[in-house]
Amino acid sequence: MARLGDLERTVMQALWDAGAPLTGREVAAALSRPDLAYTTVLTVLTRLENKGLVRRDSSSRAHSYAPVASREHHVSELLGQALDQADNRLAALQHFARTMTAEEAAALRQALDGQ
Amino acid sequence: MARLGDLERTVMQALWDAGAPLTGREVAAALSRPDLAYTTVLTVLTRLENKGLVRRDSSSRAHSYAPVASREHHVSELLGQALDQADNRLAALQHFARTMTAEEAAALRQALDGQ
DNA sequence: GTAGAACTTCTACAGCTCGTAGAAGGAGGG
DNA sequence: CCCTCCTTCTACGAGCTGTAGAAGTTCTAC
Repeated sequence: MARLGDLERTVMQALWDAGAPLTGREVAAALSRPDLAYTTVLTVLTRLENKGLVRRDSSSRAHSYAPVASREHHVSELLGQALDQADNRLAALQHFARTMTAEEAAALRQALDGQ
Repeated sequence: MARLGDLERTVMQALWDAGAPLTGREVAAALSRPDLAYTTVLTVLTRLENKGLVRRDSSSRAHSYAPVASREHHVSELLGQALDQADNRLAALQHFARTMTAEEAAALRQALDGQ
C-alpha cells in the first residue's frame, strides 16, 4: 500500500524533518517550492491523510499535520515490501548485504547482535 | 526508476521462475491468467523491455524474453531505493533489523560476516 | 504456390494516480 | 462590517497500466 508521488514524498520529508506538527502554511513554507500554490499543498496533505501516512489535527482553526509513523518505520516498511518480491528472502538479503558500505554493514551487524 | 504495475510484476516473476528465456506464448502460458489476450502479454513484455528489465532476443521468429538482472539483484535494487528515502540509512537499517525473523537475521549476519 | 496459422508491430482506450490549482464559503480580527 | 485567513470542493491534464484489436509479415503444410 501507499505508493507516493514525488511531491507527496517531499511533503512527508518536510513533516519528518520538522519533528513537530505543521500547519498547511508551514508545510508550504518548508518546501523549497515558492511556485506551488498553497491549495496544492493542502490537497497533497489530504491525500497523504487518506493514505494513512499523515494524521490531521483539526482542533484549531489552522489544521496541523503530523506523520503517523516515524521515517525509520516508514522506510522499514518499504524495505519489507521490497523484500516481499523475492521468492527467497534470504538470498535477496544476502545479495543486498554485498552492496552495503562497510559502515552500513557494521551498523547492521551491531543491530542484529543487539537483539 | 522502474516502477512496476501488478501485471508487469507478475510477468517478471514468471520470467524469473522460468530460469530460461521464454517466448511471448510461453510467458502467456506461464501466467495463471487464461483470460489475458496474448497481445496483452506482448505489450507488457515490450514495456518491460523499455524499462530495461527485460532483454529481447529477436533472432528467431518467435522472440524470446529474459530478465536482464536476477531477481535477487532486482530486489536488492528495490531495497536500495527504499533505503534512499531515509535521511539516516543506519537508523533505518537498524529499525528494519528489528522486524526480521530470527532466521533472516542469522542469514544476514552470516552474509555480512562473509565479506 | 497458396491458404491458414503463428508472430510482430501499431494504435487505442479507459481507469487511476498525481501534480496543480481556482472558486466558494466560513470564521475571526480590527 | 470588511478584510484576511483557512478549509473544502471540484477539476483538469499528463502519465502509467491493463487490456486488446487491426493490420501486416512470415512460415508451413498440403
